[in-house]
Amino acid sequence: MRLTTRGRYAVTALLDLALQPTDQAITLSEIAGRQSISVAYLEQLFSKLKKQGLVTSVRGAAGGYHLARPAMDIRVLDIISAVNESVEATRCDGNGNCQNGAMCLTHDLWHELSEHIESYLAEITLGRLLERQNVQTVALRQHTATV
Amino acid sequence: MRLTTRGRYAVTALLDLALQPTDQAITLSEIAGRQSISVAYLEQLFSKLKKQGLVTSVRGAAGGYHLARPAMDIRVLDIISAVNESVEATRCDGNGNCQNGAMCLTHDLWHELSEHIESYLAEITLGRLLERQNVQTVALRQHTATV
DNA sequence: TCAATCTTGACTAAAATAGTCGGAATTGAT
DNA sequence: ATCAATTCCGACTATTTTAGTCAAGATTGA
Repeated sequence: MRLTTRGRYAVTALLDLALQPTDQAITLSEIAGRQSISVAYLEQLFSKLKKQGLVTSVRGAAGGYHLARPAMDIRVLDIISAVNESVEATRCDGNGNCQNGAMCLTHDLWHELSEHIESYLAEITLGRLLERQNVQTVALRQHTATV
Repeated sequence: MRLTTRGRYAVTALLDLALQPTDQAITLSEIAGRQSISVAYLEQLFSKLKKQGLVTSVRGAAGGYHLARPAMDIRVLDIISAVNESVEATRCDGNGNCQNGAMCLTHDLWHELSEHIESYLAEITLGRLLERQNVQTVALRQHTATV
């Protein structure tokens, strides 16, 4: 089971996107500036996010990205999965062949843990995060710091 | 956040220990045989488990290990922590300095996720795992395969 | 035409993981 | 007293993953 910088940055970047007015495309360098992530790294992440249909892009000058769906319809779990981070905690990736083809002593424990985490992250959408007081506060700070 | 082979093996090995009669010390090679883990790797893990007071050892011939407390008093969370795996999911390890000394946009999300996972793993003890049907089934298979 | 932007793929450095190995210390049994 | 079984300890290594950079190309508004 992994939950690392990749997944965290992806969620942070998309939440940043969700915070901006939707009438114009948002460039990666804007996001990079506000969230302190390098443009090159964001490019890598957005390539995967686009492939999974979470964002749409506009190429060329005045280009950038949009969320592909309303923020309420984008789950944190989708974002994390999109950048190749699995939440599955078993060694056998859920297949049940963890000990020489059979099930190991703790298979069910890890599998249930995975399901637990998964359902937690599936309930939280970008829309829900937008409603949070602390998100608004941090966003305001980041806005005033970068204009 | 990490949850890998180390933590999984540690829990598996201690659960194996909990399944054995307590009147004699259990050797690492017995556990290794039943759980398909190398003795050398188990040594490394048990060194940490002992340091954290989860097991006691008997040296020399006829030596081995015991659980240091009743199985009901050993939480899965304790075991995972003992082998150096943190369940904390924030980049800042909970300190709140994830973005140039201030809090990043998603700090609270990751922190709450961490707490969620932690409390889940804190509720499950070795004693509880012993009560499970699937644990008994797998243990029986492992027993008959190794005698 | 040009500058800003997305797009793509390869590349690299650092860290973590999953172990192995050799030897030392301890102790019950013979 | 010796020996074999064991825990104990530290160093070592190979592999994988992560985090991130870099260069070059394609697209498009001004």
